[in-house]
Amino acid sequence: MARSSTFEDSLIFAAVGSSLARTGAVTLQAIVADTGVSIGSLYHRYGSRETLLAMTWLDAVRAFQAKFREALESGADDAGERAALATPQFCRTDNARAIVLACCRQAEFASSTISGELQEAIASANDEAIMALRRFAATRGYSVDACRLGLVAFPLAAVRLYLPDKPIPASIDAYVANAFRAIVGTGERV
Amino acid sequence: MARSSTFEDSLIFAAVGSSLARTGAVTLQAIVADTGVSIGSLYHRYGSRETLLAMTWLDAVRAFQAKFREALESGADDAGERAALATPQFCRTDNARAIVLACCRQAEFASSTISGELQEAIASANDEAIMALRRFAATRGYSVDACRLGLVAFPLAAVRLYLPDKPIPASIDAYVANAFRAIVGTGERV
DNA sequence: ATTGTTCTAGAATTAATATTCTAATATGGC
DNA sequence: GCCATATTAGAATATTAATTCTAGAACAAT
Repeated sequence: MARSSTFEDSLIFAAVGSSLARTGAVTLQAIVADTGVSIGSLYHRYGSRETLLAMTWLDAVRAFQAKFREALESGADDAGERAALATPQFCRTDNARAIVLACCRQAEFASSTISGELQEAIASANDEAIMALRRFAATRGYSVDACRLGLVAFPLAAVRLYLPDKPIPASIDAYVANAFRAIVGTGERV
Repeated sequence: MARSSTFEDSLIFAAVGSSLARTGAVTLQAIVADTGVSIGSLYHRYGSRETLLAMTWLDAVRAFQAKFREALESGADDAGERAALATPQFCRTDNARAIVLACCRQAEFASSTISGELQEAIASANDEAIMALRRFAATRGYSVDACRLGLVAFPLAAVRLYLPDKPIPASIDAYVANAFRAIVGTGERV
């Protein structure tokens, strides 16, 4: 029927992360230079820069939250610790996506001019993670705020010391896990 | 001998923070609109946007580090806890400056095109804080990495949940202090 | 009051980047 | 091989924001 496309979304998403890591900002010119995909093709596929960034964000956030929720909802005794460690582990196994999540504000990537559909997809990804967090906190009798800090904010802060260009040292993991335990108040240490 | 100026640096620095809080970016147009100071005056005083941003950063970082080091070097038993709490306290007492420090990457504010003098001032402010941290860690037998996390990264992550627009709840403080204690209690002793 | 100097003002310019547009180009089914 | 259609290409344009420039205004010393 028609010509098939010559590039994958993932190529573009990776270039977004790489541009972000290098310069702290994303320009379409940089993506064109990085990937060899022409500016016309980018607009054909994504319609706007905003949409491209939002899709990149959604892709990254879904990948991360899958891991995060898997740990959180595993039912294991150490589900909390595992969820806290999902962040450094994600950085190690999926660096490009981690850079997108860690090195920019969501607001830059999910502006209000994108399609309602995309806005909803992002909002619902966030909502689902929040709900999972709440359920976890409720089951264990932890404070939701404490869980937000211990499971999300602190692990993210820890990896941000190294991203975008340095590897995340293994030593971080014990710190993150201990901080989580201290915050939710169980007090035990590894 | 000559005309005196009609505005203070602090007015401009505050507008930078406010523009940052509102839109996540700083444009000179926004500062002009916010303050009523003309674009010509801004260039007369600061020479370039980069220099203005770097001066804003330096102003904020000095104000914060004064508090931080005061706590860290107090010699008190709980000097670490107090240094960790310097971050949420600074947000409460000096919100505009806290927003500058918390809501943007240093790289955006201290680019390489600013004057050597300014570059050095920023570098030396950072160095002094790092040195203070190292001294503290060495005296107490804590790991430097653990201190970086517990005294800087985690407190910052905690307040970032609320900045730029929400007040920092008092409950944060206990979390931050506990996380610090948990982290230095587990790190390898130097 | 005059004068030299610094400061203010904002229009004009430049620079950087996003977006649009038209013309090719490739693909797969017929 | 030809056609219909989706895709690519990148030059041209529009947009946004930074920077420069020239004129005028305020101040302080004399």
